[in-house]
Amino acid sequence: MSILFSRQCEYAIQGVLYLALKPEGEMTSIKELTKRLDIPYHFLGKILQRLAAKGLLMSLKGPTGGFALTKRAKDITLFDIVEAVDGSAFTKNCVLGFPECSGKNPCAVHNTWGRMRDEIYEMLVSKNISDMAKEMKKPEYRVAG
Amino acid sequence: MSILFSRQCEYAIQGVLYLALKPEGEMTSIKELTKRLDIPYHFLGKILQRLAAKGLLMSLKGPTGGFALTKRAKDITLFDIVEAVDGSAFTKNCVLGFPECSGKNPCAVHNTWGRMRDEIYEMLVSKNISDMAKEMKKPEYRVAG
DNA sequence: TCATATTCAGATTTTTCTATCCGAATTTAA
DNA sequence: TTAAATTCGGATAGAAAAATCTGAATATGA
Ligand code: SF4
Ligand code: SF4
Repeated sequence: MSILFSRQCEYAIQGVLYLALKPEGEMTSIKELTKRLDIPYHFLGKILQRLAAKGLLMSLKGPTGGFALTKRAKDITLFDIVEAVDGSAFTKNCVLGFPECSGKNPCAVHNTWGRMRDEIYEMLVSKNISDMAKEMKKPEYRVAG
Repeated sequence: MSILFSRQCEYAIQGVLYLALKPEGEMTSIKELTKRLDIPYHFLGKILQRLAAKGLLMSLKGPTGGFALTKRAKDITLFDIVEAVDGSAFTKNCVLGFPECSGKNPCAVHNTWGRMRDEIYEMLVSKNISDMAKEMKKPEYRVAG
């Protein structure tokens, strides 16, 4: 069970973080990404294609081709990625899964969870990819070297 | 996409909350539960059976049979249910899905998420089923009357 | 005793998510 | 011009989760 984000979304985050380490404009191939991050090749391909279709990434075919960010890493937040892949339903849905509860007469977890959800959202929009990526240069993140 | 808890776990919570409204020792059938809560009949059956096997519920066959809590609602926390159904992996796994990160050199979200995860855990163990169930008597929770 | 209402156990189906496969289109560089 | 390396698009396969089906076991009460 993956928490908070789908597997696909986790891969997307990991991939974009890796791209953010590259000099602006440089293309990175799926091959390189999957080798470094230990993500299934074709699956990551699909994921990045979708991110490209949504405008978050650009892509180029052919040798020397690959993917790159369309904006500066400073201007991309975690939330941008999460929203593009998993959507933002978590900001609205009841955490207990009740389908028709408005929260007008809030139950015992409503406000508590509401605060946490806001904090999570705040975390996602306040963390930019550039800052996070810098932390990733450490060797322990290089899974499967 | 359900947040935090699997669908099955959400159903379990909803079911147990409903049981907590009943007088101690009274049996409630799957039929009644699913009618009130709008949960698939056979699916909830399976879920409650598993909770019974784990000792959280007791069950009785035959007419007048059904399910009931084994402990007083005051003594059951949300975490008891969540752990029985989804496990407690969320207290340990990396929120970004990195498989081999120890957090020795924490990335930008590690500590922030760590705090939130602790808060979530704290919420789950501090909320008892009795208190929560009282809130559920309100009509808006009665989905599909 | 017998019809009925329930849980129980296991198999099966359906749906959703994850992952793979294949061939076409594009780009590069020799 | 041609071979090679890549992304692209769509189909497909596999795995996991959600939901259903079936028949057996058990308990109730008439
Ligand atoms: S009040 Fe409780 S049940 Fe209703 S939406 Fe909020 S958390 Fe969910
Ligand atoms: S430091 Fe970052 S990548 Fe590592 S476990 Fe913590 S949140 Fe995950």
